[in-house]
Amino acid sequence: MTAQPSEAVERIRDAERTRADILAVATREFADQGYAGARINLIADKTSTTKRMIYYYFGGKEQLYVAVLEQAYSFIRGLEQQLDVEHLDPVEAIRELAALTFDHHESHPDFIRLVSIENIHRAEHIARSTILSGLANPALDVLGTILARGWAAGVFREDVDALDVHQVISAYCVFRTANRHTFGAIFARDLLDPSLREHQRQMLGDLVVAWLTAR
Amino acid sequence: MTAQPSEAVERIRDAERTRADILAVATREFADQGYAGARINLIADKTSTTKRMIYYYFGGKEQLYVAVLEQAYSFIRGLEQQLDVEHLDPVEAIRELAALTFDHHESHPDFIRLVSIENIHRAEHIARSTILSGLANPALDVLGTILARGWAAGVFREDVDALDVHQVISAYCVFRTANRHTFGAIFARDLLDPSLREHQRQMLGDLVVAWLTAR
DNA sequence: CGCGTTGTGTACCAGTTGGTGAGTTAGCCC
DNA sequence: GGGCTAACTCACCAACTGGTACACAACGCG
Repeated sequence: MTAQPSEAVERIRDAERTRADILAVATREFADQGYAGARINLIADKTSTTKRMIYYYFGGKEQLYVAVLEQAYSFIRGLEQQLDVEHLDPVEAIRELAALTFDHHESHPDFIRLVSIENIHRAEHIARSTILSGLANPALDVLGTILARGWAAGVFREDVDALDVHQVISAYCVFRTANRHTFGAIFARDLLDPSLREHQRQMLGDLVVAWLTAR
Repeated sequence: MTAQPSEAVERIRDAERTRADILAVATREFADQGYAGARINLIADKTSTTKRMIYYYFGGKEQLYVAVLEQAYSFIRGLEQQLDVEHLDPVEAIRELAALTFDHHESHPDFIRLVSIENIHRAEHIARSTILSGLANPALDVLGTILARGWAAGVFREDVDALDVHQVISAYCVFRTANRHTFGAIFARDLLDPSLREHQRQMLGDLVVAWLTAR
């Protein structure tokens, strides 16, 4: 509909697009079926190109999977860099950080699934990826700063470090998504039910703040 | 060496043992490789019997996997029924319950892995199993009793229910095991490192007690 | 316009996968 | 000791799996 020179059968010879297309489809399939469960043939079929191109661009199933992980992690890290809670007082900042983490996990279930899958494989692909291994989390720096301010003000307990706090917040947020199905099947409560959302969000804030400010 | 009638080549014609053998090997393999990643041929090889017997006793890969899940869940539930913390005052009882859950999860990593795997498959096998779906957790009853006593004594917050508390404790305990590998790869801290164990155990108790008794 | 490079499609393959047909033996019952 | 059935063995397979050989077309460049 635009005045572009090509329009109808233009989807030829676009390496960038082909690669991105494969990666998008592969992300969905790996997140859906797991590494072993995902099928190269099926990924190719859902693509607008062919299986040959997967091998041309990525080399093999495992390398494709690693590329998926790398893209997913870098996307998430990009989001985390937008955190801005440093103008708040420590207690409010922690509550806000927890809430942001909460929202964030809820918005990216595919990422959580990929992380679960990667844990089943004992993180062997992440360990082998030069991009991913040892790359720290921007959220952790923010957390460190908030804690330091809280300690200085004497409002936070001092027997935990930033990573401990991150662990608690992550555990809560990851669990809701990652274990949603077995939890739902056994206890008949859908942890992602929208009507429970506010309660769940509030609960995480209460939990972390009560813990850090106790005594 | 005993006076038993058979001794050397006695391992023939024992349906019970064959079934149990298959189930034990299958549990290890499914927990290790996931559902799609596990291979019937390999399970058979690691067994003292043949692949044909797997189909004879279980019918197929999926039914074998469901049998594995059912056995694992019923074993875990058996453990939970031994909980006895009702003689303690509410705060101490909660701390003890959290500690028991902590120990419990740490001792059964294969179970946690099976649960993670089942979540990847959206709990479709549990939902289909008549034994597993909707079967509640003994730990939850104990928790309900403790909370009720705490509310009566006016020491616990009243804006949460037993399932909320169970969720928080489970999230913490499951995360340590289920996400051990990606967490370790990214933050260089092994959540199951024995030297961190006491700190981690204490932290869970502090977290839950501080939260429930806040205000 | 010729030509090497890059991107793409077709056809194909060897190994593996979950699954089975059909026969065989051990052990119990009468 | 004859017969019946549960437990077991062995050989086999169709479908699928990840992966590849190869021809060729589009593009950039001089």
